[in-house]
Amino acid sequence: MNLQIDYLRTFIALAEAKNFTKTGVQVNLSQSAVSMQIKRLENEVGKKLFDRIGKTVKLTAEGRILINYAMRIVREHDDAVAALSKPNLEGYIRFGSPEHYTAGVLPQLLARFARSYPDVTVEMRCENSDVIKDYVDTGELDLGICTQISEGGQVIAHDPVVWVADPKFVLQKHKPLSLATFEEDCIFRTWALEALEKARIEYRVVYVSRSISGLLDAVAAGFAIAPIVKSNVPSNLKIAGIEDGLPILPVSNIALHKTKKMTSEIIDCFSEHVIKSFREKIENRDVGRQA
Amino acid sequence: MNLQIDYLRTFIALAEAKNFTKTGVQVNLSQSAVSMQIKRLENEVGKKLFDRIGKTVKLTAEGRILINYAMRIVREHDDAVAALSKPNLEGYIRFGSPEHYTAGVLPQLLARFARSYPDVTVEMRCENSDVIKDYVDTGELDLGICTQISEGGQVIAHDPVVWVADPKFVLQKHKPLSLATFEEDCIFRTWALEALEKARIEYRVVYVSRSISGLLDAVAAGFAIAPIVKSNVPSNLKIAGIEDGLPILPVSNIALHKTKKMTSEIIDCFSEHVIKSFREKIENRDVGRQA
DNA sequence: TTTGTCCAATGAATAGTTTTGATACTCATA
DNA sequence: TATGAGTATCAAAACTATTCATTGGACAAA
Repeated sequence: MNLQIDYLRTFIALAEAKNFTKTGVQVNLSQSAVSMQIKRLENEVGKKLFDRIGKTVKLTAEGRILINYAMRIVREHDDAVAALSKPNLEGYIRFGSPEHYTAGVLPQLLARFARSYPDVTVEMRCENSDVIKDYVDTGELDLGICTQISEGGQVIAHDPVVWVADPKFVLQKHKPLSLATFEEDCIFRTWALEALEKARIEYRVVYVSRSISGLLDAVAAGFAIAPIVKSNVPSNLKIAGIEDGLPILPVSNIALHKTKKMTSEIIDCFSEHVIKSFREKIENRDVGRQA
Repeated sequence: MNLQIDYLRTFIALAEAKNFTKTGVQVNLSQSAVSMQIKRLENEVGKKLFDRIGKTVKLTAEGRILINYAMRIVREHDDAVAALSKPNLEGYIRFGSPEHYTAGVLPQLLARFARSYPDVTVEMRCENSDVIKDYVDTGELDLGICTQISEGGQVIAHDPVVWVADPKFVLQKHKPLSLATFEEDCIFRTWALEALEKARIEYRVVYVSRSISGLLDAVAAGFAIAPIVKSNVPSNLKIAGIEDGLPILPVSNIALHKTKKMTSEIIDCFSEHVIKSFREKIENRDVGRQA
């Protein structure tokens, strides 16, 4: 059994358009060619991929299986083509980011970059925003992500800081709020404590962690709430807000800083890649979350 | 630019064999067909993929970019074919596992299963081994993973429990060893404490977490060591052993329990899938780790 | 330097595949 | 039941891929 990528593309287009003629226009084929390609795919697979019900068309169970794979295959193919049409670079880049911005995307981000640029070595450091900024300024890092506090750097995303809590969380008026936070030099912690003080909510920091997973762990265990960036809230925890009696926290502007000590195409490429990954991360932020 | 999967397959084969004639035998084509396919690929890409040096052949920089994508595309293709040749199932399965066995593989495991069986809904619970076993026995779960203590269940993997520590860890003779462990009902904790008592090493449990990420967090912060399964040791932490003055811990036999309340093809399929994923996890255990 | 061996590239013929435009058919609706 | 909007099917034409036989280049041994 041997499937062809261009047939899979037609297949995907048809599954979306649900109409052979329109699909033909979209993929630059005649209606009959679309019909033929789908027929050949179905022959190859040995199963119907679409139910033709009247004027419209609907994926069969097998069709639904195939389409997931088809979309991945086409995406990989297009990534490959994109990578091949870029010039090949080789070298070295030193990148840094606070862990709470890259959590959950870093492995994929690095793996995907490595596939496009197999001859570029990426060295990665996780540090707090201010440490990252210093390193970039002194040239110890080529590229760094940090929360934008002062001027400088390119803002690549806005991500609100929110209170993450156990779904059953209720603010208790009579006893201090239990907090889980990052370490003292983290700006989120400062923001959170200031907001609570301004709102005259008593609190106690009961858990300090250097990593997002540690905080989420504490929150999931139900013994604290934590201030984290919205895109890091997992779907099993809730975002607590004014309706729960908690103050609003600032939006963090995520900025990308490039070293001024040198310029290189590698640095530019990698920053493009980071920006793209961030956009995707933020786009997916609300997927799978209750309304 | 449009690449064909069968050409990519030839391309991969040639990159391995480094010889057109042998590649032809392997992929069931004549030598000239191989030559042609590679030529067509190179035309499509617009770049040489191989350097022909004397009798042998070597990937160019572009070739090295393409091969990563090619292997992924071919793998996806073959997965698709495999999925399509299985019967489509629909239904529901309730699966459980202690978090420390599925850590790091669960999202991929579930995503991959969902691609093959989009009409099966998987419900997942993370609990301790003994809770899982109870649930499977009472029929509250269809399938569960647990540490094998007593009889029953199919052993699907062996994974040694080890001490994970900060790379700079040194056992201090004069003060008690700081431990991070799972909660009290976890067998790993019991094993660890017993081993330490037997070795007459004083200890204090300074950190208790329900999740692996919490433990690793504490270990990475340098304030404790933890007993976890070897496949969960990240490459930035070290495994501490006898050479560090610590007792050896038992090997955990990871067993899969199927409910006896009912049988279903879905349960069998899902267990196959779990077994496959586990095998891969254990195989990759030592990749990227210092010798 | 010559010769033989091994291998890849090339060319022409052939076989096979894909697309097309025309046409027949199907279904839903007025 | 007539109509329109759509899909399937057909034969012919255009294109693509494979093969076998052959050429040509690189290397090693004489």
